[in-house]
Amino acid sequence: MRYPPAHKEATRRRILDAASQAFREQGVAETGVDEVMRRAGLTHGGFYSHFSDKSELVAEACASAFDAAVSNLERIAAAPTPAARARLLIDSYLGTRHRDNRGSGCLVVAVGADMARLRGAARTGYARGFARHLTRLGDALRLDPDPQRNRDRVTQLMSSLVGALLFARAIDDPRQSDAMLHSMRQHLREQYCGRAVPSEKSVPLHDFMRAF
Amino acid sequence: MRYPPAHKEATRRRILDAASQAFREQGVAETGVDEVMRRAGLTHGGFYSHFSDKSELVAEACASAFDAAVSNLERIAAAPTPAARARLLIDSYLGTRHRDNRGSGCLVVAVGADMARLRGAARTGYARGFARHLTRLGDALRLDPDPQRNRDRVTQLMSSLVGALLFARAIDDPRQSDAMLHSMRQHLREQYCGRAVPSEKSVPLHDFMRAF
DNA sequence: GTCTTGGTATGACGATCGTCATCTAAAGAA
DNA sequence: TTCTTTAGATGACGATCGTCATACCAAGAC
Repeated sequence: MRYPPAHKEATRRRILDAASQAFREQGVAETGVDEVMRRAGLTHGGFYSHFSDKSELVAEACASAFDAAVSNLERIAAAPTPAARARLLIDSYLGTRHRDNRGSGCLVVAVGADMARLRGAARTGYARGFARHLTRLGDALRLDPDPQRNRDRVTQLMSSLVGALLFARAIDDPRQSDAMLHSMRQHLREQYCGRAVPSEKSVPLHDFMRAF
Repeated sequence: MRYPPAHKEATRRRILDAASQAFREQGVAETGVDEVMRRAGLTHGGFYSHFSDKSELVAEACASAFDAAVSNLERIAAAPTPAARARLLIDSYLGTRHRDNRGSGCLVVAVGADMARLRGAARTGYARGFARHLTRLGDALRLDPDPQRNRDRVTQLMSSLVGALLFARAIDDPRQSDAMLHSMRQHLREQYCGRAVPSEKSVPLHDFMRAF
């Protein structure tokens, strides 16, 4: 059946979105092609008219997930001061909602270790997407006027955020995990938002969970 | 053939060591039971006389990997000052050797995301091992006399270390990855070892890579 | 020397994986 | 209307997975 010209592209996007979500929820190796297609409302046979390979799907799904986070970066970039921008990122990234929603959350935490194990085009694609996103994040946060210092500070902040989220997801007991997130938010606010930090509740939570 | 009484226990340990290394190198889902047994010098059939299940192997291999890191903690604990202990940890954890040897490196970075996805006994076992190891790490580092503050500071430091190592492994280009590790080492030394930090080369590298 | 025992090897099972050849069916061109 | 085209469905393939029943075989008990 000949569909409207944009139909195939839209279906391809549905497959990519389903894949990037499934990969983050269940892992790359744990997610079969047939489940990705089922999530996209299709059957597994049609997959190979969109992608030549599962590894091609992995590579493109990662790029797609990084791109999907750009809209959140723009909301962060809109804040007036470096402290405010850092705070928006910290509070949303280390929120319980981000911790509990792996499927729509940070790609690096969810599949970073899987990606580092890959070789070939998929590995290169992920590395490139990662580096590019770090640059975009630096442009959004603007923590330091000097470009190199800005990139270093963003790398430092993101390292803490990524590690802390990995920890929070490792801890079984929800109360302990909450307490850990709270403590890390406070510590990073002191480091990146200056000394005079208003109380936690005064900041509204936005959907910045996919900021990275 | 009736073996000496300790034989089965020794074989079981060989299997666990092979598994914890293979899991970190290739991922949990990517590693089959037969490959674990092959690494241990056995064939796959005998596996089920040692473990009832693959998930049991996963749980015990994680506990085993955490325990194997304790000897490194003792070497860190032997350093005289909090600054020296933190420095030993930072320099070894963020060294290129740790980055390039996933199989004998940090469990949290290698399979943390996989573990967070598990349910049941394996998940609980990992969470317990993780929490216990954080405590042991705090006892070894002794960054602050106050127990709660000490634990917070150790959590903060480890978050940065884990995130940075994940980043370093994500970056494809070795030179960029090296530069990132160098920058992160310097930053964390400033934060946890006081201002007067001697030059990088003066510190001998030890095998603390499995410190976590 | 024979018997018993238990750790390991052999080989096979059903399920699921990635992949692909083939068919179906409907939208657009004639 | 009829023909052409092509996104997607169907079903099957070999490989690999976790699992298990069974066979083997030498060290210790007698």
